[in-house]
Amino acid sequence: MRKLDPIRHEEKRQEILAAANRCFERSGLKGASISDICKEAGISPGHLYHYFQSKDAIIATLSEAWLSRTRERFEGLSALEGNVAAALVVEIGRLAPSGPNSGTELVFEILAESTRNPAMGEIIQAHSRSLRAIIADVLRTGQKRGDVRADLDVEQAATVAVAVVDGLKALSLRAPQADRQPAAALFQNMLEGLIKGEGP
Amino acid sequence: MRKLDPIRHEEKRQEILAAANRCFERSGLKGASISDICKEAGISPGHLYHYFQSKDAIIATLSEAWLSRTRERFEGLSALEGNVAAALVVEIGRLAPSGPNSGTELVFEILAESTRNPAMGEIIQAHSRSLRAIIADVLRTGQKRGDVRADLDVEQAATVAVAVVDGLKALSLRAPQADRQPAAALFQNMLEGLIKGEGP
Amino acid sequence: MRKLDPIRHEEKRQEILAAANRCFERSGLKGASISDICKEAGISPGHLYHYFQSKDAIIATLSEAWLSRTRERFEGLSALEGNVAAALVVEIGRLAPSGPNSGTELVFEILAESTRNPAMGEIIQAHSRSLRAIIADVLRTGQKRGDVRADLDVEQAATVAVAVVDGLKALSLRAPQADRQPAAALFQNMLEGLIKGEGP
Amino acid sequence: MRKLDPIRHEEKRQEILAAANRCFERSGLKGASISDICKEAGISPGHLYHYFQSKDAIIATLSEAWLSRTRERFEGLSALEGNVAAALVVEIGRLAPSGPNSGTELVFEILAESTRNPAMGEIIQAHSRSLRAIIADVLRTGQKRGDVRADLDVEQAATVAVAVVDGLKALSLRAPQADRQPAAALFQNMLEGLIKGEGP
DNA sequence: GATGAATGAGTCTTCATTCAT
DNA sequence: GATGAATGAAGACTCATTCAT
Repeated sequence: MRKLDPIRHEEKRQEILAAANRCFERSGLKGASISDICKEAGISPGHLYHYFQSKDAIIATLSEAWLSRTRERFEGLSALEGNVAAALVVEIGRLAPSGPNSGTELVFEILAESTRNPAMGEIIQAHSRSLRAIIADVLRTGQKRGDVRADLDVEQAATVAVAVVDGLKALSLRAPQADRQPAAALFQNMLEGLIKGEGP
Repeated sequence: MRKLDPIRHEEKRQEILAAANRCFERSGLKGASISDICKEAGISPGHLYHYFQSKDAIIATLSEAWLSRTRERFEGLSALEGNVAAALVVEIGRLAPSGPNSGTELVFEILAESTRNPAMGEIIQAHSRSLRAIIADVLRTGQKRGDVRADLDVEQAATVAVAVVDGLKALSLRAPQADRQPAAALFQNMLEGLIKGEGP
Repeated sequence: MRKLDPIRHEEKRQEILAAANRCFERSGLKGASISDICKEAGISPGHLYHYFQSKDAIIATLSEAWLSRTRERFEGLSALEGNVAAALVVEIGRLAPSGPNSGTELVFEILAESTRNPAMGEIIQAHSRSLRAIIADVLRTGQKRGDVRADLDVEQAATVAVAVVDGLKALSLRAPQADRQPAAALFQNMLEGLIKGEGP
Repeated sequence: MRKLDPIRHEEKRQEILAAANRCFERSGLKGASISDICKEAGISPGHLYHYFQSKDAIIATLSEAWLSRTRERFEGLSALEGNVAAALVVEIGRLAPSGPNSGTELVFEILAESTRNPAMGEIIQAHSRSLRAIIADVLRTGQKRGDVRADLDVEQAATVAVAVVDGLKALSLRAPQADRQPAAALFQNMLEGLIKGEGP
């Protein structure tokens, strides 16, 4: 007499994650309590622990989601037909508008937490590696097609791109109501210069 | 028969701030408790509240200090005699080595907190404005001396520079044990391209 | 078309009791949770309550088992052919080696619990009475055969024997890694003196 | 401007210990909660942790007190002038009347806990050693005065005495309302036989 | 028979803060 | 200035138990 659990279970899990996400965005990683999350999800504290082992486990699960959002933006770029490098630059430029919504702060919180919590450090570093690998891949594709200068150290360039992404995210918190498009345009120019290479 | 209070008072205040700073670096903004700080400072909790109204007040005070560290790096630049723009680029490149010590994480924590705490928001934005102003000033000085291309929008370029600073700080957390110098060198190249101008 | 339920039911009950026993030995009466027991037994919490009304009911059932172990050691003695009193003394001496395994601690826990839980008190006292009765019976058999001195108050002697049994169990917890055999030998001498009588 | 803390502090500490003691006797080691203890002591939970690091610390402190009660009964015996061995036997016989008051159950609870909690194990074993040492000392004094037979292994005899003490304590829980004096008298006879030696 | 979702009061402990001295 | 006693709400998490399926 089996139950159709797996589906229901996963649904509930996702509901709880969504509720937790809202709480974390509202109050921060340490600011949001298990009790808050339970209220938001409409469940009892005991029940939450049926789905997650600990608050940290919830944070870890959500962290991957938060970090994935950025990664997904770049995944698939190297499969494009046209000028891959240009697409990359455009994509990075598009990061600027994202205001203090989509949990940018939370990424910075886990970045800070990664200093003290080894588990978080793992997550962050794994994400950093994969993000860097994706961008390096895009750049290599560009090199094959001649859109990226041949002598570019793609690994270091990818590292720079990741840092630019972080810098733009920080910018959205530093100047929440400013028009960040012009600065993003400058960044695009800079990246184009780096990637295409124009001066000796 | 004057009392030396004001001096002593300020000394003690600074001692407490130093102790709090150590605690925050060790455990984070929420992770460090008033009790921890008191132990570190060697005073009683009641006494601490003679010097600071609340934990938030301590954080606010220290935040300015943390942010100032970066500002001070750039403050004297426009008064330099030589190539001001080159000095700026060098200075930004120097940020890379700073590992996950010196409270880099704390800057990201207050960045995140600024989303939720208006007082923090004020502090962050004031600091961002002043940092941008300083860098814009350096660039304007460079324009006068011909080291910076005349048609550069110095305000936007300063914004970009601030974002690069943040990006490099994030990088030091994302890749704590990597050699970040090569990436920093690429950043320097990019900034030079932006500032001196090589485009058509 | 009879159902095999009653048999299966009892089997499952015993399985659960065995699992609970393991848990209690591992973590103590309060330390072991229903959840632990369910995991150990490989069943769901809801299911466990089909077999036992409550955790206390499980403990009560097992308590009888724990206490019975000691009772069973002495049960067949009075039916022996040879010197019954000597066999009793030997049997008591054999208690010493039992280390802090076999749930000796649990007997002391229910002894403590009996102070506060009347149901436990009932169980303990019933067991004490029956154990005393068995030993008194053995002694009476010994008196008939002349192995036990005729003027011995067998009821009081049985009470003493029970206390000696408890004392030896406590000893196995107080000195878990000591060789308790020499002390047990002294006890045997003492009991022989009591039973055979050597006084004036 | 020093405070007269040390005195007040110790007083409060003792008050809390007394309250905790009452709670533990009423509900057992795990059954009594910090909250119960705070209510009984008339303080807030936060305040309790000003005086004790943890519930375990309270239990450890009280454990020593509980165990000491028994030890104190025997301390001083070897300094007596008269027949030391007889005094020891009398003292052991006096243990019987102590009903289920004075926290006998709690001693058994820590005895059980000592199996699982190393800190408790330490306490129990230290106490066992000191109790055994005291009784062995009394017996040695008796040997010098000729009250104890010269060939007695005093260490093993002391071990037996400790077990008898535990056995009598268990008896007070097994038969709370019985007259345990006759059984205690038998024990005294047995011990006299062991100590003075009457056999061949 | 059997599952596991669900509860909510309860666990120990920590927190920022206040107050009498 | 300085102490540390005192608070009590809140922290994360666990518990024995019930119920719909």
